[in-house]
Amino acid sequence: MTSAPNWLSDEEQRTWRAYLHATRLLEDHLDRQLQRDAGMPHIYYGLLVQLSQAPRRRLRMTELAKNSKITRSRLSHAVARLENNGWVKREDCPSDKRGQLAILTDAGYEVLERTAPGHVAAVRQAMFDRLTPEQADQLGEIMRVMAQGLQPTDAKADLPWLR
Amino acid sequence: MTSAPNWLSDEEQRTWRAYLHATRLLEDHLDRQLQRDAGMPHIYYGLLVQLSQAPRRRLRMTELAKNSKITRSRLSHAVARLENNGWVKREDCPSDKRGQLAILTDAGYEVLERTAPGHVAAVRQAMFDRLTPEQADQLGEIMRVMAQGLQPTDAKADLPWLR
DNA sequence: GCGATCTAGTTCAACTTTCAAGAAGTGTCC
DNA sequence: GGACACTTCTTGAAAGTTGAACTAGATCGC
Repeated sequence: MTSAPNWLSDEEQRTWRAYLHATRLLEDHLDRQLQRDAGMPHIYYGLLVQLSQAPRRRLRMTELAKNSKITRSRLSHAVARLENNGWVKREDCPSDKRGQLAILTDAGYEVLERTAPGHVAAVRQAMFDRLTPEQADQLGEIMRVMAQGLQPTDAKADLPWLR
Repeated sequence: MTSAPNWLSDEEQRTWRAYLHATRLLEDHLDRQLQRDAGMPHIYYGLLVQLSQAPRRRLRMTELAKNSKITRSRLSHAVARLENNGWVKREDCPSDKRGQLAILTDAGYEVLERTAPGHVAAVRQAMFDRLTPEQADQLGEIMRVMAQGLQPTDAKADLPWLR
Protein backbone atom coordinates (compact mmCIF):
# COMPACT_ATOMS: atom_id res chain seq x y z
CA MET A 1 0.00 0.00 0.00
CA THR A 2 2.76 2.41 -0.90
CA SER A 3 0.94 4.07 -3.82
CA ALA A 4 -1.23 7.17 -3.50
CA PRO A 5 -4.68 6.26 -2.21
CA ASN A 6 -7.21 5.74 -4.93
CA TRP A 7 -9.98 7.83 -3.38
CA LEU A 8 -13.59 7.51 -4.45
CA SER A 9 -14.92 10.05 -6.92
CA ASP A 10 -17.73 12.33 -5.80
CA GLU A 11 -20.20 10.17 -7.63
CA GLU A 12 -18.81 7.01 -6.08
CA GLN A 13 -18.96 8.58 -2.67
CA ARG A 14 -22.59 9.47 -3.16
CA THR A 15 -23.33 5.94 -4.20
CA TRP A 16 -21.43 4.46 -1.30
CA ARG A 17 -23.20 6.74 1.15
CA ALA A 18 -26.58 5.87 -0.30
CA TYR A 19 -25.72 2.18 -0.08
CA LEU A 20 -24.82 2.49 3.59
CA HIS A 21 -27.96 4.44 4.35
CA ALA A 22 -30.33 2.17 2.48
CA THR A 23 -28.90 -1.09 3.80
CA ARG A 24 -28.77 0.17 7.37
CA LEU A 25 -32.29 1.57 7.28
CA LEU A 26 -33.71 -1.54 5.69
CA GLU A 27 -32.06 -3.96 8.08
CA ASP A 28 -33.23 -1.91 11.06
CA HIS A 29 -36.70 -1.71 9.63
CA LEU A 30 -36.97 -5.46 9.09
CA ASP A 31 -35.44 -6.22 12.47
CA ARG A 32 -38.10 -4.14 14.15
CA GLN A 33 -40.88 -5.52 12.00
CA LEU A 34 -39.94 -9.09 12.82
CA GLN A 35 -39.15 -8.46 16.44
CA ARG A 36 -42.63 -7.03 16.79
CA ASP A 37 -44.53 -9.57 14.71
CA ALA A 38 -42.50 -12.75 15.17
CA GLY A 39 -40.52 -12.14 18.34
CA MET A 40 -37.11 -12.57 16.76
CA PRO A 41 -34.56 -10.59 14.76
CA HIS A 42 -34.37 -10.78 11.00
CA ILE A 43 -31.47 -13.17 10.89
CA TYR A 44 -33.16 -15.69 13.16
CA TYR A 45 -36.22 -15.55 10.99
CA GLY A 46 -33.99 -16.27 8.00
CA LEU A 47 -32.73 -19.40 9.70
CA LEU A 48 -36.26 -20.70 10.07
CA VAL A 49 -36.92 -19.93 6.41
CA GLN A 50 -33.84 -21.88 5.36
CA LEU A 51 -34.91 -24.85 7.41
CA SER A 52 -38.46 -24.73 6.08
CA GLN A 53 -37.13 -25.03 2.54
CA ALA A 54 -34.70 -27.86 3.23
CA PRO A 55 -35.62 -31.51 2.66
CA ARG A 56 -37.27 -32.89 5.78
CA ARG A 57 -36.94 -29.41 7.28
CA ARG A 58 -33.45 -30.10 8.56
CA LEU A 59 -29.90 -28.99 7.87
CA ARG A 60 -26.46 -29.59 9.23
CA MET A 61 -25.28 -26.66 11.31
CA THR A 62 -22.42 -25.84 9.00
CA GLU A 63 -24.69 -26.00 5.99
CA LEU A 64 -27.15 -23.65 7.61
CA ALA A 65 -24.37 -21.27 8.56
CA LYS A 66 -23.08 -21.22 5.01
CA ASN A 67 -26.49 -20.63 3.49
CA SER A 68 -27.13 -17.80 5.88
CA LYS A 69 -23.66 -16.25 5.64
CA ILE A 70 -23.07 -16.26 9.37
CA THR A 71 -20.38 -17.80 11.53
CA ARG A 72 -20.87 -21.13 13.21
CA SER A 73 -20.45 -19.47 16.57
CA ARG A 74 -23.27 -17.08 15.91
CA LEU A 75 -25.38 -19.92 14.64
CA SER A 76 -24.79 -21.95 17.78
CA HIS A 77 -26.12 -19.15 19.91
CA ALA A 78 -29.02 -18.49 17.59
CA VAL A 79 -30.13 -22.10 17.43
CA ALA A 80 -29.87 -22.36 21.21
CA ARG A 81 -32.29 -19.48 21.48
CA LEU A 82 -34.65 -20.81 18.84
CA GLU A 83 -34.56 -24.18 20.57
CA ASN A 84 -35.60 -22.48 23.79
CA ASN A 85 -38.53 -21.00 21.92
CA GLY A 86 -39.48 -24.47 20.74
CA TRP A 87 -39.13 -23.49 17.10
CA VAL A 88 -36.10 -25.63 16.34
CA LYS A 89 -34.80 -28.86 17.78
CA ARG A 90 -31.43 -30.56 17.43
CA GLU A 91 -30.54 -34.10 16.56
CA ASP A 92 -27.27 -35.90 16.20
CA CYS A 93 -26.20 -36.43 12.63
CA PRO A 94 -26.27 -40.17 11.94
CA SER A 95 -23.46 -40.18 9.38
CA ASP A 96 -21.00 -37.97 11.25
CA LYS A 97 -20.86 -38.09 14.99
CA ARG A 98 -19.48 -34.58 15.21
CA GLY A 99 -22.46 -33.24 13.35
CA GLN A 100 -25.69 -31.72 14.54
CA LEU A 101 -28.89 -31.32 12.62
CA ALA A 102 -31.08 -28.31 13.20
CA ILE A 103 -34.70 -29.24 12.60
CA LEU A 104 -37.68 -26.94 12.23
CA THR A 105 -40.46 -27.96 14.60
CA ASP A 106 -44.17 -27.73 13.87
CA ALA A 107 -44.35 -24.75 16.18
CA GLY A 108 -41.56 -23.14 14.20
CA TYR A 109 -43.38 -23.81 10.99
CA GLU A 110 -46.50 -22.21 12.34
CA VAL A 111 -44.64 -19.06 13.28
CA LEU A 112 -43.48 -18.82 9.68
CA GLU A 113 -46.96 -19.43 8.30
CA ARG A 114 -48.34 -16.73 10.51
CA THR A 115 -45.66 -14.11 9.97
CA ALA A 116 -44.41 -14.68 6.42
CA PRO A 117 -47.13 -12.64 4.70
CA GLY A 118 -46.40 -9.58 6.79
CA HIS A 119 -42.71 -9.95 6.25
CA VAL A 120 -43.00 -10.32 2.50
CA ALA A 121 -45.20 -7.26 2.48
CA ALA A 122 -42.52 -5.32 4.34
CA VAL A 123 -39.83 -6.41 1.88
CA ARG A 124 -42.04 -5.55 -1.04
CA GLN A 125 -42.90 -2.16 0.31
CA ALA A 126 -39.29 -1.30 1.02
CA MET A 127 -37.81 -2.62 -2.18
CA PHE A 128 -39.83 -4.04 -5.05
CA ASP A 129 -42.71 -1.60 -4.88
CA ARG A 130 -40.29 1.28 -5.25
CA LEU A 131 -38.15 -0.04 -8.07
CA THR A 132 -39.02 -0.38 -11.72
CA PRO A 133 -38.80 -3.94 -13.05
CA GLU A 134 -35.59 -2.93 -14.82
CA GLN A 135 -34.11 -1.63 -11.60
CA ALA A 136 -35.05 -4.82 -9.78
CA ASP A 137 -33.23 -6.82 -12.46
CA GLN A 138 -30.22 -4.54 -12.25
CA LEU A 139 -30.15 -4.85 -8.49
CA GLY A 140 -30.25 -8.62 -8.70
CA GLU A 141 -27.34 -8.71 -11.09
CA ILE A 142 -25.31 -6.21 -9.08
CA MET A 143 -25.84 -8.07 -5.84
CA ARG A 144 -24.89 -11.36 -7.42
CA VAL A 145 -21.63 -9.88 -8.65
CA MET A 146 -20.83 -8.41 -5.27
CA ALA A 147 -21.75 -11.53 -3.35
CA GLN A 148 -19.61 -13.64 -5.61
CA GLY A 149 -16.62 -11.40 -5.08
CA LEU A 150 -17.00 -11.62 -1.32
CA GLN A 151 -17.61 -15.34 -1.09
CA PRO A 152 -15.13 -16.83 1.33
CA THR A 153 -13.48 -19.37 -0.94
CA ASP A 154 -10.71 -21.76 -0.06
CA ALA A 155 -7.89 -19.49 0.97
CA LYS A 156 -5.58 -21.42 -1.30
CA ALA A 157 -7.69 -20.80 -4.36
CA ASP A 158 -6.85 -17.13 -3.98
CA LEU A 159 -3.15 -17.76 -3.62
CA PRO A 160 -2.14 -19.79 -6.65
CA TRP A 161 1.52 -19.02 -6.05
CA LEU A 162 1.34 -21.07 -2.88
CA ARG A 163 0.07 -24.18 -4.53
CA MET B 1 -53.84 -8.14 5.90
CA THR B 2 -56.87 -10.20 4.98
CA SER B 3 -55.94 -10.57 1.32
CA ALA B 4 -53.92 -13.46 -0.08
CA PRO B 5 -50.22 -12.89 0.48
CA ASN B 6 -48.50 -11.28 -2.44
CA TRP B 7 -45.50 -13.65 -2.53
CA LEU B 8 -42.29 -12.76 -4.30
CA SER B 9 -41.80 -14.16 -7.78
CA ASP B 10 -38.90 -16.55 -8.33
CA GLU B 11 -36.91 -13.75 -9.85
CA GLU B 12 -37.67 -11.44 -6.96
CA GLN B 13 -36.70 -14.13 -4.49
CA ARG B 14 -33.38 -14.59 -6.22
CA THR B 15 -32.78 -10.88 -6.07
CA TRP B 16 -33.75 -10.65 -2.44
CA ARG B 17 -31.53 -13.55 -1.52
CA ALA B 18 -28.61 -12.04 -3.42
CA TYR B 19 -29.20 -8.75 -1.66
CA LEU B 20 -29.10 -10.39 1.73
CA HIS B 21 -25.98 -12.32 0.89
CA ALA B 22 -24.08 -9.41 -0.60
CA THR B 23 -24.94 -6.93 2.12
CA ARG B 24 -24.19 -9.37 4.91
CA LEU B 25 -20.88 -10.49 3.39
CA LEU B 26 -19.78 -6.94 2.72
CA GLU B 27 -20.64 -5.64 6.16
CA ASP B 28 -18.83 -8.55 7.79
CA HIS B 29 -15.86 -8.07 5.52
CA LEU B 30 -15.54 -4.37 6.32
CA ASP B 31 -16.10 -4.97 10.01
CA ARG B 32 -13.21 -7.38 10.07
CA GLN B 33 -11.03 -5.21 7.92
CA LEU B 34 -11.51 -2.20 10.18
CA GLN B 35 -11.37 -4.15 13.41
CA ARG B 36 -8.00 -5.45 12.29
CA ASP B 37 -6.58 -2.23 10.85
CA ALA B 38 -8.25 0.46 12.95
CA GLY B 39 -9.38 -1.35 16.08
CA MET B 40 -13.06 -0.52 15.71
CA PRO B 41 -16.14 -1.77 13.87
CA HIS B 42 -17.28 -0.23 10.63
CA ILE B 43 -19.99 1.89 12.14
CA TYR B 44 -17.63 3.50 14.65
CA TYR B 45 -15.25 4.29 11.84
CA GLY B 46 -18.14 5.92 10.01
CA LEU B 47 -18.74 8.17 12.98
CA LEU B 48 -15.18 9.43 12.86
CA VAL B 49 -15.52 10.05 9.13
CA GLN B 50 -18.66 12.11 9.69
CA LEU B 51 -16.94 14.18 12.31
CA SER B 52 -13.87 14.70 10.14
CA GLN B 53 -16.04 16.19 7.42
CA ALA B 54 -18.05 18.49 9.69
CA PRO B 55 -17.10 22.12 10.25
CA ARG B 56 -14.61 22.35 13.10
CA ARG B 57 -14.74 18.54 13.30
CA ARG B 58 -17.73 18.59 15.61
CA LEU B 59 -21.41 17.68 15.49
CA ARG B 60 -24.34 17.59 17.82
CA MET B 61 -25.11 14.06 18.94
CA THR B 62 -28.53 14.01 17.34
CA GLU B 63 -27.10 15.33 14.09
CA LEU B 64 -24.43 12.65 14.07
CA ALA B 65 -26.99 9.98 14.81
CA LYS B 66 -29.19 11.13 11.94
CA ASN B 67 -26.33 11.27 9.48
CA SER B 68 -25.23 7.80 10.46
CA LYS B 69 -28.72 6.28 10.60
CA ILE B 70 -28.33 4.97 14.12
CA THR B 71 -30.27 5.54 17.31
CA ARG B 72 -29.15 8.10 19.83
CA SER B 73 -28.80 5.40 22.43
CA ARG B 74 -26.43 3.47 20.24
CA LEU B 75 -24.51 6.62 19.53
CA SER B 76 -24.16 7.41 23.22
CA HIS B 77 -22.54 4.06 23.85
CA ALA B 78 -20.37 4.32 20.77
CA VAL B 79 -19.11 7.80 21.57
CA ALA B 80 -18.36 6.71 25.12
CA ARG B 81 -16.15 4.00 23.71
CA LEU B 82 -14.47 6.29 21.20
CA GLU B 83 -13.91 8.81 23.97
CA ASN B 84 -12.17 6.11 25.99
CA ASN B 85 -9.92 5.51 23.02
CA GLY B 86 -9.10 9.20 22.94
CA TRP B 87 -10.43 9.60 19.41
CA VAL B 88 -13.42 11.75 20.29
CA LYS B 89 -14.13 14.19 23.08
CA ARG B 90 -17.38 15.77 24.23
CA GLU B 91 -18.27 19.35 24.95
CA ASP B 92 -21.44 21.01 26.09
CA CYS B 93 -23.35 22.73 23.37
CA PRO B 94 -23.29 26.47 24.08
CA SER B 95 -26.65 27.25 22.52
CA ASP B 96 -28.67 24.39 24.02
CA LYS B 97 -27.80 23.18 27.46
CA ARG B 98 -29.27 19.76 26.76
CA GLY B 99 -26.95 19.30 23.83
CA GLN B 100 -23.61 17.63 23.53
CA LEU B 101 -21.03 18.09 20.83
CA ALA B 102 -18.94 15.16 19.72
CA ILE B 103 -15.54 16.39 18.58
CA LEU B 104 -12.89 14.50 16.68
CA THR B 105 -9.54 14.74 18.44
CA ASP B 106 -6.18 14.94 16.72
CA ALA B 107 -5.56 11.33 17.68
CA GLY B 108 -8.86 10.42 16.04
CA TYR B 109 -7.91 12.30 12.94
CA GLU B 110 -4.63 10.45 12.77
CA VAL B 111 -6.35 7.11 12.97
CA LEU B 112 -8.40 8.12 9.96
CA GLU B 113 -5.39 9.34 8.02
CA ARG B 114 -3.63 6.10 8.67
CA THR B 115 -6.49 3.74 7.93
CA ALA B 116 -8.59 5.49 5.30
CA PRO B 117 -6.53 4.35 2.30
CA GLY B 118 -6.86 0.71 3.25
CA HIS B 119 -10.55 1.09 3.89
CA VAL B 120 -11.23 2.81 0.58
CA ALA B 121 -9.27 0.07 -1.13
CA ALA B 122 -11.47 -2.54 0.54
CA VAL B 123 -14.65 -0.75 -0.55
CA ARG B 124 -13.35 -0.39 -4.06
CA GLN B 125 -12.33 -3.99 -4.30
CA ALA B 126 -15.66 -5.23 -3.01
CA MET B 127 -17.88 -2.91 -5.01
CA PHE B 128 -16.62 -0.45 -7.61
CA ASP B 129 -13.92 -2.63 -9.09
CA ARG B 130 -16.49 -5.31 -9.82
CA LEU B 131 -19.23 -3.17 -11.30
CA THR B 132 -19.36 -1.50 -14.68
CA PRO B 133 -19.75 2.28 -14.53
CA GLU B 134 -23.35 1.81 -15.64
CA GLN B 135 -23.98 -0.63 -12.82
CA ALA B 136 -22.44 1.74 -10.30
CA ASP B 137 -24.81 4.46 -11.49
CA GLN B 138 -27.76 2.12 -11.33
CA LEU B 139 -26.81 1.05 -7.83
CA GLY B 140 -26.59 4.65 -6.69
CA GLU B 141 -30.02 5.45 -8.03
CA ILE B 142 -31.57 2.30 -6.59
CA MET B 143 -30.10 2.88 -3.16
CA ARG B 144 -31.26 6.48 -3.13
CA VAL B 145 -34.79 5.37 -3.92
CA MET B 146 -34.75 2.75 -1.20
CA ALA B 147 -33.20 5.02 1.41
CA GLN B 148 -35.75 7.69 0.68
CA GLY B 149 -38.60 5.25 1.15
CA LEU B 150 -37.25 4.14 4.49
CA GLN B 151 -36.39 7.55 5.85
CA PRO B 152 -38.08 7.96 9.22
CA THR B 153 -40.06 11.08 8.48
CA ASP B 154 -42.37 12.91 10.80
CA ALA B 155 -44.98 10.33 11.60
CA LYS B 156 -47.66 12.86 10.81
CA ALA B 157 -46.36 13.48 7.33
CA ASP B 158 -47.28 9.89 6.54
CA LEU B 159 -50.75 10.20 8.01
CA PRO B 160 -52.38 13.13 6.25
CA TRP B 161 -55.81 12.06 7.43
CA LEU B 162 -54.78 12.82 10.98
CA ARG B 163 -53.77 16.37 10.32
C1' DG C 1 -2.86 -48.93 12.98
C1' DC C 2 -1.40 -44.65 14.57
C1' DG C 3 0.19 -39.99 14.91
C1' DA C 4 -0.52 -35.55 12.82
C1' DT C 5 -3.76 -32.70 11.08
C1' DC C 6 -8.22 -31.13 9.92
C1' DT C 7 -13.32 -30.32 10.63
C1' DA C 8 -17.83 -29.72 13.43
C1' DG C 9 -19.68 -27.61 16.84
C1' DT C 10 -19.80 -25.38 21.43
C1' DT C 11 -18.37 -22.29 25.09
C1' DC C 12 -16.45 -18.34 27.41
C1' DA C 13 -15.38 -13.52 28.03
C1' DA C 14 -15.39 -9.15 26.03
C1' DC C 15 -17.87 -6.15 23.41
C1' DT C 16 -22.00 -4.11 21.01
C1' DT C 17 -26.87 -3.24 20.45
C1' DT C 18 -31.58 -2.68 21.98
C1' DC C 19 -35.35 -1.07 24.59
C1' DA C 20 -37.37 1.18 28.26
C1' DA C 21 -36.81 4.44 31.73
C1' DG C 22 -35.19 8.70 33.50
C1' DA C 23 -32.77 13.35 34.22
C1' DA C 24 -32.46 17.79 32.51
C1' DG C 25 -33.54 21.62 29.40
C1' DT C 26 -36.64 23.96 25.91
C1' DG C 27 -40.94 25.74 23.96
C1' DT C 28 -45.76 26.89 24.10
C1' DC C 29 -50.05 28.41 25.65
C1' DC C 30 -52.70 30.89 28.52
C1' DG D 1 -44.70 32.75 35.17
C1' DG D 2 -46.27 28.16 35.53
C1' DA D 3 -48.15 23.86 33.79
C1' DC D 4 -47.61 20.74 30.10
C1' DA D 5 -45.67 18.60 26.32
C1' DC D 6 -41.68 17.81 23.82
C1' DT D 7 -36.55 17.21 22.87
C1' DT D 8 -31.78 15.82 24.12
C1' DC D 9 -28.96 12.68 25.83
C1' DT D 10 -27.61 9.02 29.10
C1' DT D 11 -28.09 4.81 31.67
C1' DG D 12 -28.80 -0.07 32.91
C1' DA D 13 -30.19 -4.55 32.00
C1' DA D 14 -31.09 -8.01 28.69
C1' DA D 15 -30.08 -9.84 24.29
C1' DG D 16 -26.98 -10.65 20.56
C1' DT D 17 -22.27 -10.97 18.39
C1' DT D 18 -17.33 -11.88 18.10
C1' DG D 19 -13.00 -14.33 18.20
C1' DA D 20 -10.28 -17.49 20.49
C1' DA D 21 -9.93 -21.65 22.94
C1' DC D 22 -11.57 -26.15 23.46
C1' DT D 23 -13.66 -31.06 22.86
C1' DA D 24 -14.63 -34.68 20.02
C1' DG D 25 -14.65 -37.05 15.90
C1' DA D 26 -12.95 -37.70 11.01
C1' DT D 27 -9.24 -38.07 7.68
C1' DC D 28 -4.73 -38.35 5.70
C1' DG D 29 -0.10 -40.31 5.12
C1' DC D 30 2.78 -43.74 5.87
